[in-house]
Amino acid sequence: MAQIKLYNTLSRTIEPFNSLTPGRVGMYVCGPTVYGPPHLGHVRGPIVFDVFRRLLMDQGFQVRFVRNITDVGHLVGDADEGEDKLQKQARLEQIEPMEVAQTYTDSYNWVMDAMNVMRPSIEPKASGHIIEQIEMIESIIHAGLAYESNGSVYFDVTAYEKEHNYGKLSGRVLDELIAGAGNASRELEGQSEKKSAHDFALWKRASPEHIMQWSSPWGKGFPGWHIECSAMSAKYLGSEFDIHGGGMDLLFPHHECEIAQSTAAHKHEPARYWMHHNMITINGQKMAKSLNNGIKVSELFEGNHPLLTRGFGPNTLRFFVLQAHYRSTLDFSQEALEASEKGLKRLLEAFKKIDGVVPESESTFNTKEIVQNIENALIDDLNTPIAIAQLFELAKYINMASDKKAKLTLSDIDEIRSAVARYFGGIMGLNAQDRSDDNGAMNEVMDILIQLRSEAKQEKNYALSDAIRNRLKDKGIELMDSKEGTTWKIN
RNA sequence: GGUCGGAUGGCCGAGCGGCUAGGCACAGGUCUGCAAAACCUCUUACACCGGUUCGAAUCCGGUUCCGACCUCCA
Repeated sequence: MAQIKLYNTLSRTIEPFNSLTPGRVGMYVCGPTVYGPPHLGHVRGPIVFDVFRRLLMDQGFQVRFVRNITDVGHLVGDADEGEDKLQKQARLEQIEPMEVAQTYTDSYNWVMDAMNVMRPSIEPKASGHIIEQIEMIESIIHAGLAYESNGSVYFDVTAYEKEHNYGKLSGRVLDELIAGAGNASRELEGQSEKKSAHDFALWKRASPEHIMQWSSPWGKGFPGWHIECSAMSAKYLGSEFDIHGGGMDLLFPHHECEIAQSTAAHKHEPARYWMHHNMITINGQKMAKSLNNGIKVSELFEGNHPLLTRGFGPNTLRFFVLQAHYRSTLDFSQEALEASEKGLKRLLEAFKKIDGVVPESESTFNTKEIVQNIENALIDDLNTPIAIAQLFELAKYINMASDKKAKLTLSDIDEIRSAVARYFGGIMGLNAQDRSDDNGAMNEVMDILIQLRSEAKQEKNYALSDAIRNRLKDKGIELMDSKEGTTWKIN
């Protein structure tokens, strides 16, 4: 077992990773708030943490991987006021909030499956852990670090700050938080209930029309956003566990609040390592629902978006994500996706040729060194781009040997074959026999057929044009004419 | 306004004191009936200005841009 190194946001340095219990790792990752279809931004974290999980497993750890589903507590709009996100969506769609949650949990998991992201060991829902959250709030109150106000409960940041450091994860200083706020809106409604503007809600009193509400010692209400992760991680991983992951945008306030809550309730911090991945950007800006620049995953798969002329498959998307280091921003564009797709194809083509390589008595290359480089890169703070570069090196060896321009011994061939299985397929979770990403070729084929048919139509050869349409329809592909041209879909 | 981070060749992206990744694109070549694929070549790009050093894309100081967070976000 090699020594894994990991950047810990808490220390802002790369540290050797050692688990609390030898051979076992507990990992908690913040999952989605299920009030809308998954977009590209939802995709990076799960892939990154999936690869890290697989790395840990590869290194012999037994991993309990918990990723939550937030189906209550996330509010629309500013600060602690506003409508629950799920409730709002339910109102818009005229269905039950839990129906909204179920719909988007399903679509999220469908995307995860498509991208070959392993399902979590446990996938707890916030709404299923109201009791645990209430209990945790009670212990925070008991510790004197939270107070009730008008049926709501708030975390007392000022009191907490006396013995602890609120801001240790995000590097924030409380005084600056108060002074800062270039946004005046946080001084608006609901603030009067709080002792201090930066106190955050643990429990919110529900107004009568609020559908999602539960009984509590403080009356009818619902939990605040941050408390769910603290309560659920403690329940399934213990009050102290190894790794907590999430996006950098959750660093503050979400993760900072988690540390404060857990420390208040358990007298020690929850996680030893905090792992944060960076954002996917588009034209240099974060992709976010609120910025209205998001691309839905389904739009990416289908190519159904103004920025895309065609679709890209899940294996390509996964490869695209892994070609950048997880702590760097990754800029999205069709051009970048195309580059990834072609690179991936090159790798796949080469790997297919392994079995055809005739072994020689000596090798031109130092295969062992390259393979070792892959592992070294992965255990060094999950440097997937370096690992992929080394895979390309291996692909080159295969191609050259296949062309009789270089030699590989039998043991080197075996070495490459097992490296592909272990690193490319196993840890990075990429599909080596990929058939799903043929959309590009399919699109081109369809373009040709559509073109031929349109020529036939212009020559008034309707027998031929109809034959094309009908025979495609028999195969489940439907052509649709409009004045903008002909589009197609697979039924 | 505060805090933190970033600026790398046409594009995407590693590297973070000397050995100058990788992919894609472009161009030339080998191979080939023609293509395609594959292979080879495409011989140093690191925002700007100073400094430290035998040596800096990498360290320090300054400048200019850009971004994230400070409000829900993956």
